[in-house]
Amino acid sequence: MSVKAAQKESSETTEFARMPEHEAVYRRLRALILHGELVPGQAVTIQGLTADLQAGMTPVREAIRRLTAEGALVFQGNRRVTVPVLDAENIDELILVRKTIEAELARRGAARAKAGDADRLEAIDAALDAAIQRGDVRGYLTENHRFHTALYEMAAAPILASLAEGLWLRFGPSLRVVCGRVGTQNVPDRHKEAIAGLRAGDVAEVARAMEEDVVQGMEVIRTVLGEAKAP
Amino acid sequence: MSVKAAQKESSETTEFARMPEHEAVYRRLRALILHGELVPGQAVTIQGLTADLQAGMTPVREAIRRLTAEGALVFQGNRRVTVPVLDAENIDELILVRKTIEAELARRGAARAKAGDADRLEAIDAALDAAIQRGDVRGYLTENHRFHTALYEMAAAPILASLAEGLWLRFGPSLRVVCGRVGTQNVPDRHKEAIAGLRAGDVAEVARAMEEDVVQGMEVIRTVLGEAKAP
DNA sequence: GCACCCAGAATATGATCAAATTATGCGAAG
DNA sequence: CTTCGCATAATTTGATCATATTCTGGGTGC
Repeated sequence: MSVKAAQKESSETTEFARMPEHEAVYRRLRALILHGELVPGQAVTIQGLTADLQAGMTPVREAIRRLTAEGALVFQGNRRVTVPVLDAENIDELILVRKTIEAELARRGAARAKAGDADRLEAIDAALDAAIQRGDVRGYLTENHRFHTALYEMAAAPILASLAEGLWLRFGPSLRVVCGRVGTQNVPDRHKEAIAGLRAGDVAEVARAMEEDVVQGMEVIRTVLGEAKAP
Repeated sequence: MSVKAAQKESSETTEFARMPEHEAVYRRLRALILHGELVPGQAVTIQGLTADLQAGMTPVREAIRRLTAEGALVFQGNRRVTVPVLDAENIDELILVRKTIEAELARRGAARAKAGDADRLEAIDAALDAAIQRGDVRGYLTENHRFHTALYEMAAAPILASLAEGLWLRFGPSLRVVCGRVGTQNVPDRHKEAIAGLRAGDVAEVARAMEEDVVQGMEVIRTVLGEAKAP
């Protein structure tokens, strides 16, 4: 598919029109990582991406630099860049940080909630459940992320939200591996409780539910990855 | 070979020997921002940096991308990049996030403290006090940052520490402006209390002291910048 | 097993094109 | 006659690419 074709087909994704090449490459690569299209440990080469994404070398370089700065990719010392492989300590850290940040975002989001926000979250959650029933891993990851992102937007706290987004990038590839291994059925969430809390105007309940949601999800990652390494 | 060479070269200029150009440019630009050498709102041009830092265009470009990804610089919509200007909401967010993260790092750092760590912190704090007495703003900023960084290293939590470092970059320029306005005398800290808590093995006290330290410092920024805008 | 060499990939440069901001000049209104 | 507004030109800056250079890793011969 040519570049022009890609720009024309961008009716869905808003404002693909006049975006610098490096921005487009960044977003595409970011999406690949976030949705686990890249395997942890996989090498990310500049020339490989110029071929795969039909982009020039300079834009690809810049996209890689941005993503390494965000922790979505790691510099391997010797000019090599790879998708990060999480160890037990990394996961423990991620649990701690995500728990804190996500709870705070939930608190703010619930406090500032507008009419219709609960419905919007419920719609996303319904799509999520549908993906789970289908066993659609890709759909599960996408909708789950959309659910949390919707809460971030409600919180109207851009710095906090950007930190949370950055954390998603760090475990996105590993999450995909875990979901592929245990299936979508065995990853419970607390979204229903959060929505109920939101409707009841119970800010603390929303925060509690999202904190548990995060911890539970991350624990699954730790358990599965830990088991994979042991035997 | 790399280990010996690194040890040899790292006597003074911390491994400037075999570092990619873009890495060197990144660190220099990062230091400029962190120490407030750049004024909030100032435009950061790629060609201006190639001239100032005597570097090529590509390395400068990559350094700018990395720093924008970290929030140290901001995209101004039309392809312009500037040093961020903090508004009241940004500062409130930063207070909240820093308070949380810094407290957690202090807790971990205190829990894992080795013999000599307290002395090391005390030495940095002494240098900090000396800078305050001299009215040396640059020295104050450097030593204050070193104090916190030393605590981060003790915590042995790289992800958490990288988030904290990223936050420093966001308010570095504004902090410099504030210090230049109110002087170094009027920015109290809780370092002595943290050191005392560390010696006593009181983890909670260290966390409390650092949390107050952060909040107090950020409140000064908010107050001064708020006053500057009002009249 | 060790040293050397080569292929391939990353780094870095400068040129070229496009976009945006600033400077400029013309005309009309006061 | 001066001044303001607007359109256009000029300059500055960013984006991209093609290319030269340097470095890493692996294979080969001894």
